Amino acid sequence: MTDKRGKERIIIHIDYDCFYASVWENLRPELRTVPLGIQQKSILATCNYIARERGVKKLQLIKDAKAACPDLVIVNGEDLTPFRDASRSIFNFIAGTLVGTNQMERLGFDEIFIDVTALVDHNLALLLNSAPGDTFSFHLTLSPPHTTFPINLHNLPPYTHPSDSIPPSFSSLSLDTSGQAQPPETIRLLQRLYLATHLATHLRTLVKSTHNHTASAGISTSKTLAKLAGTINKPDAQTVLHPTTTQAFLDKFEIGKIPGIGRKAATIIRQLVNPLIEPEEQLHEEWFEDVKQKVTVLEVRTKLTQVDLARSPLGGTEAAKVWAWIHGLDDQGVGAKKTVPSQITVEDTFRSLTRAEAVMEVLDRLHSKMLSRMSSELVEDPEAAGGVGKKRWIAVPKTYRLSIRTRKHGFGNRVSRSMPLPSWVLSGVINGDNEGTVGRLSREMGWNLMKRALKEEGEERGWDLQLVNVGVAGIEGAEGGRRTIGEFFGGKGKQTVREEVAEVEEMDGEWELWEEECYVDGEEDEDVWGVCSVCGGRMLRFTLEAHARFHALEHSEGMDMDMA
DNA sequence: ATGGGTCCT
DNA sequence: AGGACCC
Repeated sequence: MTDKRGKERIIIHIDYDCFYASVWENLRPELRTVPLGIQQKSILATCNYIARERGVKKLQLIKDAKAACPDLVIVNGEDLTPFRDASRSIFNFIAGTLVGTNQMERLGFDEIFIDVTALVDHNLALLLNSAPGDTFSFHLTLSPPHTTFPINLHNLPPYTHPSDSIPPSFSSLSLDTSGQAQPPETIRLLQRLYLATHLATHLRTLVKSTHNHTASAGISTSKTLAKLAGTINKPDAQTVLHPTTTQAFLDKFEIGKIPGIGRKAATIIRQLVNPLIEPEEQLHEEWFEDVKQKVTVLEVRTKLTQVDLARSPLGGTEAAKVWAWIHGLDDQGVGAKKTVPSQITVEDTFRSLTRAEAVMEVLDRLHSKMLSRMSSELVEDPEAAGGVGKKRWIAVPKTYRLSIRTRKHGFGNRVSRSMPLPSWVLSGVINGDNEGTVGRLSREMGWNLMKRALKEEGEERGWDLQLVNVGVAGIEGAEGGRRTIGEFFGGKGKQTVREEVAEVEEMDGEWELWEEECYVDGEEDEDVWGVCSVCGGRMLRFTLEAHARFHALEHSEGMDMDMA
């Protein structure tokens, strides 16, 4: 690949320190000074740093953690609501701070990637065009109203990797640490990283002051490098990678630590590098054990060829990606800001679940949570926000899915079945009829899909569930926030009014067919009723299309700028 | 292990 | 529908 140093992206990766523990410490400040662990079933999902100093580890069994630290304070973290809320709040805050920066992607609840290339380039132009000085007002926004923060041009926030490889003074970036002049592309890249480093510090400071969470950050030229850089100094610290020493940095990592190279791929690669490793030894490694035969990126690079990787069970496509990543080449873009999830799932695990009655209770509980989350995450309620107007869908899921794991079927293996999401679920959410909808979901959807899955897996008799997961998926559109009515109907490349309505009917048609085969209890005939996918209104089906036109018009009056 | 998520095949 | 990956 050609040298394109002048065009490198600048990526910041932010990772909140022991996030679940930190959320609980904010909820209960008295927990801040004690060793704290967050329990999910029989394990500690995470723990605070006080607990870590006392020998408690992440993902440790509860009994082992208690043995290591008898006065460990344990709170239950099985309900993720507070973590999800805090995560979203911080993400939205950062998004609101960096107006105009749209490549901002969450990973899990506690990590964010931000592509700050445009923002940094904008600021570098401002800086280079301004009179030399000791400080510079960094512009956080790319469009008005502008907010800024001051940076000290003689001070670079810690840390750099390698240590002190980047001079603290902006004006000294043209020389390396031994006084050697740098190529212009390198100088410019260092200047951009310099600004991004100040920005990362500012963002971490803001997150601390507004949300009281400390965070670690990495600053580099790709997602992989930024994320790995952030692991060097933790907690409450950050690291910028010197751009010409990234290969040496990567070379020291164990191959399985590279993001994107998981357990399976790492096992394959380790065996290619060291065929003496007994396959059994690795396949039998437990989740809590460290890798026994560590293989570094350097070894993979120097002992194997890309062809070796491609001929392995990894396959050519994966091999090419891995080969690029370990050579510091990572094209993975930072995804566009997403404020609406693409799926909502709820699950619970069990030692043993065999009775139909117990299963129905579980389904009811899971469905109830599912509907609450659909309501809070997919429905906009102007009245709840202190305004006026009807509730409307921000984005609508297309499918319902049930996923289970049985004792017989074993460990990682989930089995799932799905079907189109019936419109009565949507109307139930809009109308706030959670009780009725929950019961119907469990009886008509969950239970039937579960029977189907068990039957098809040959477990009709004597089944024993270890996990039940339900959810809605196929939630499309709505990137970057509100989905307008114009996009719902007849938007660019989207569906027309007619097609959207037709889809609702076809969906119901499929459901009715399915119902005839599988449905057991009697229930009222519903097919003359339909639900508007915009406002959730329930109405006679033949009026739906006219009603949809009403929404389209309603929209064009208010938003005619967009409608052309 | 847990209770979530993502995207690709 | 499953599988790989991420936290």
